[in-house]
Amino acid sequence: MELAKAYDPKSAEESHYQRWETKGFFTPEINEDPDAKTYSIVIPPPNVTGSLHMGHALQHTIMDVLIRRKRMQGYRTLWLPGTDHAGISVQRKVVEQLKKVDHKSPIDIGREEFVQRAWAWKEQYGNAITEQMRREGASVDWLRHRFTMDDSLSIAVRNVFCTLYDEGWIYRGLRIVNWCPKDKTVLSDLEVKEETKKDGKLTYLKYPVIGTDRTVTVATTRPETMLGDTAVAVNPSDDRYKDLIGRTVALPLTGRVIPIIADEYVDAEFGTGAVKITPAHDPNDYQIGQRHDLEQILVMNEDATMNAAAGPEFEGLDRFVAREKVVERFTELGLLEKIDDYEITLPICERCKTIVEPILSDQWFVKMDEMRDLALDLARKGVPAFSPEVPHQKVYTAWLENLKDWTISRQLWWGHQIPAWYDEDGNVFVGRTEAEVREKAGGKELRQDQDVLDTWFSSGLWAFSTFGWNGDTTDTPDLNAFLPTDVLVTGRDIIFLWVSRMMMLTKKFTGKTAFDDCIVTGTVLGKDGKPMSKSRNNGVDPIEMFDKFGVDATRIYLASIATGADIKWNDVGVETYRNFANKIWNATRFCLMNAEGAGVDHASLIEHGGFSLPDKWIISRLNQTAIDVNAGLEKYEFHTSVSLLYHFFWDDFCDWYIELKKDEITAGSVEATTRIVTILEIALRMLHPFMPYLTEDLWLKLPGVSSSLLHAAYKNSEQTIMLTSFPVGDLAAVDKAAETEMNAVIELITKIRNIRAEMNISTAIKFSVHVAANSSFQGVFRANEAQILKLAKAEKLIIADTLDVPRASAKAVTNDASIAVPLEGLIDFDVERTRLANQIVKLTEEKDRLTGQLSNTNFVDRAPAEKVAELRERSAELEHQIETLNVNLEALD
RNA sequence: GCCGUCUUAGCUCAGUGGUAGAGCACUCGCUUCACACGCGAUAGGUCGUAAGUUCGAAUCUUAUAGACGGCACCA
Repeated sequence: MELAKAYDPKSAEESHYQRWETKGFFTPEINEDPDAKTYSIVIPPPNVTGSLHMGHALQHTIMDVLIRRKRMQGYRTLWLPGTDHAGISVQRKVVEQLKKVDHKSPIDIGREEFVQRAWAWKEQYGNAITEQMRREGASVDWLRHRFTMDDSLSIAVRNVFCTLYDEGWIYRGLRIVNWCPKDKTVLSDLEVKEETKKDGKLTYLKYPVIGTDRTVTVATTRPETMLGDTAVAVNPSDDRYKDLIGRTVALPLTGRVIPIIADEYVDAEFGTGAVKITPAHDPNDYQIGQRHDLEQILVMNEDATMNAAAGPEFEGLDRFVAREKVVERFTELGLLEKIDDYEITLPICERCKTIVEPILSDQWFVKMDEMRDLALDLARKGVPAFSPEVPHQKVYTAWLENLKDWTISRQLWWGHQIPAWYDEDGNVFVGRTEAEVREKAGGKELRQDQDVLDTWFSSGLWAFSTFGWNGDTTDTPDLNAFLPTDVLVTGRDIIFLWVSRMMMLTKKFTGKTAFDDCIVTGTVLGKDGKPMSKSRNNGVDPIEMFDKFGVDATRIYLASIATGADIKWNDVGVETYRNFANKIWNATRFCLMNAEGAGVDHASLIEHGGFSLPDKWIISRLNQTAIDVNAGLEKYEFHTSVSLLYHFFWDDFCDWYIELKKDEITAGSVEATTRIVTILEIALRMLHPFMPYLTEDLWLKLPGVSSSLLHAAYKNSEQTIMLTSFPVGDLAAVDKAAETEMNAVIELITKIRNIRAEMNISTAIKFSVHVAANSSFQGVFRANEAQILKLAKAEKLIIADTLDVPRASAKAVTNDASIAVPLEGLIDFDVERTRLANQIVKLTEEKDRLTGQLSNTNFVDRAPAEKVAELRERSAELEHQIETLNVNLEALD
C-alpha cells in the first residue's frame, strides 16, 4: 500500500466520525462486559447561543482524552453531551430578531408567542455548537443528548423548587438586589462584575438641619438617590454631630423631613462622617433602615428612569440625567458644598456591561445555610478534588464559608417559569402543577408568577437530571450506573456559579456526590496576552485552526498546555503538532511501503533470543513510555504525556529506530517489518485519545489488524482503534542495559557526525573511524557496526583497546569511548585545536564544580551516600575525558 | 483592603531540593531511496530583584518590583 506523501487531516476527519457515531462506538452499550466498571463525565452544557471557542476546544479535548482512554481500558464509558437554555442570552437574541424582522416588542406579541419564537430560535440556531463538537472528534453519546428545558429536566426543576420551598430553603422576600436596567431583570451577585472608573465624582450635599442655622453635609457618588433618602446617619460617638442626633433635616428638592439617626455602621473617619440613607437603593442603607424602622422610598423605574416618587421635576428622567439635575438644583440652592474627583468601582452587568442599580425588590431566594453545609462538608473532605489543587481547593472552600443567599428569580420569559401562583390577596401557593395548586388555593382565581428561574438553577441539577432523575422518577439505570460522575472539566469562571451548586443540589436530592474530581482548565488568551473577546478582536476560531492545521494538531496542542495554566495562543504551537502528525503519517508510510508479507503480530515483540540492540531498546522505550504516559494521565498531567509521546515517536521511533532498521526493512525482512508495524500499532493506540483521526486512519491501514486486537469488552465490534486496549506498559520489558548500550551507540554516532560537521567534511567523503573502548562496549559497537557506519556515513570502523591514529586526526570522547577520525589532507589543525579546547573548557567547568562540591566535607558528610558516589563517578569520568582530550590536543603540535 | 497566581533561552512554554529543558526563530551544512510539515550539527539562560533556610535553591521561607486573577468595600 502506498500512502500520499503528506497527511491530509480533512479526509481523515470526514471519513471516520460518522462511522464511529453510527456504529454506536460512543455509547456505553457498546461495552459487552457485564462486569465492566463505569466511567462518566457530563459536559458543561454550552449555551445554545454560543459557538465553539478555544475554551470549549480545550475542555472538550481534555474530556475526550479521558473518555477515550477509559473506553480503551474496558470501562463502560459515558460522556454525556447537552446544551443550556441560557436565559438572558436567548431572550436577548429573540428580542433583537423580533425588533429587526417584525418591528415588535415582546409585549406586543405576548408571553406565549414569545416563548414559541424562542423555541424556534433554539431549533434553528441552537445546534451550531453540537455540529462543531462532531468536527472536534468528541466521543459523546449523542443518544443521551440533553437540553436544560427538556421535559424531564423541567419536571426536575419544578420538583426541586417545590421541595426546597416546602422545606423552607427557598423563600420570597423584599431585598436589595442587583438590577440590570437594560435586561430589566435581577442578577445574582455572581453575575455582577466590576469596573473601575478613575474619573468618578464624590458629591458633597448640604442638608439644612431644622430648628438650627446649620447644615449637615453628606457625600455621595449617586446624588440622584438623595430623592429617596429617609434619614441621615452619624456615628453615635462622633462629637461633631452628637447634638444633632434626634433632630431632623429638611431634605431639599422633596419637601420631606427626615431624621438624623445614630448608627455604629457609620465610619466617622470617612467623608464627612454623615451618611445619607437610602434604604431602597443601597444594601447597607437597607440594613440601617431595618434597624431604625425607616421608610423605603423607591425612586426608580425598572429601566432606571426616575419614577413618580422622585417628584414631578425628576419623573421620567434617566438616572444619569437626574444626577446632573440634582447637582444643578443643589447649586442653585447654594447647598452644593463641593465635588471631588474620586476613583470608584461600579457594579456592571456581566453580559451587557450596563451599570447595575441596587434596588429594593421582591424576589425569590435560596437560603444558603443548609445548602452551603452540604457542599462545605464535602469540600472539607476534599470533594471534589481540584486539579490543579492550588489555588482552587482553598478558594472554593473559603467562598463557601462566606456564602450569601442566592437570588434565583429572573424577569425573563425564556426559562423555567417559577411554579408559584398568587391569589388576589397576594397569597403564595407553590406546587408542581397548576391543578395541584388550585386544590391548595381552594378554587380562588390564581395567577402564576411571571418570572423564570436563574439558568444556573437548572444547570445545578445537570449531574443527575441528565440521568433521568426528575423528582417523580428518582431511580433509573443510568443514575445508578453513572452517578457520581468521575470528573468534571471546566473553567475557573464557573466554579462558584456551577460547580458549587451541582455539589449542593446533587447531594441534597440524590445523596450522592456529583463528581469526585474537578479539572480546572486555564484560559486560552489571545496573541496579545489578553482574554479573547469580540471587543478586543483577538479571538482565534477553533474551526479556522482545524481547517489550517487539522483537528488532531489543534487537540494535542491544547492538551500540551500544563493543566490549569493560562496560555497565549500561538499558531506555531499547533503547526508543531501538524508537523508531528505528518511525521507519524510518513513513518507509517515508510513501514507500509515495505510491508509485503508482514503484519501486526504481538508475538513478534516477545524476545526469543534473536533481537538486535535496537529492537531491545525500542521495546524498552515503548514500555517505559506507556508506563509514563499512563502515570501522567492518572494525575491529569496531560502535557507530560503529550511530551512523552512526541519524543517517543519523533526521536526514538523515527530518528533512531527507523534509521537503524532501514536496511533490514527495505531489504524485505518480514521479521523486521512485522516488528516495526507492531510497535507502531501499539504506539498509535497510545496516541489515539489525543489524535483520534490520524491514529484511526493509519491503524486501519496497517497490515494484519484484526478483531483480535480489540479489547475483550468490544470483541464483536467492527475494526477501530478506539476499541482496542490502551497500552499499559510492562516494567519487565524495560531493559536498562539495552538503554545504556543504545545510548553509547547514539553518542558515538553523534560525535562522529559532529566531527564531520565541524570539520566541514562533505557527506560524499566516507572516512574511517577509530574507536577505543573497554571490552564490553567494544562488543556493543561491533555488534552494531553496520548501523554505526551507515548513520555516521563512515566506511570503516576500527575498534580497539587504544587509539592508534596519525597526527592528522579529529578526535572526540564520549562517556564510553574515545574516537578518532584520520583526516589526512582534510583537517584544519586550527579548527581541530579550537574544537578540542572548547570541549576541554566545557568539561573542565563541570569538573571544577564537582571537585568543589566533593571537597566540601559538609556535603560529603550530609548528602546521601548514593549522591556522593554518583558525583565521584562522574568526576572520575570527566577527569578521564579531559585527560584524553589534553593528550589529543598536545599531539597536534 | 484581604487572598491568590505568574515572572525560566529572541518568542511560546515545560520543569517543586541534587550537573537548567522543549518547540519555533537564529547560525552552519544537507535535493541522504518515509517525511523540506524534512535530515544532520551548533549557538543561546547568573531561572524578576534582595535576603534567609540548607552540604546544596529555578524549586522552600521572607521581603520587594512588575503582570494578572478572585473576594470584600465603595458615604
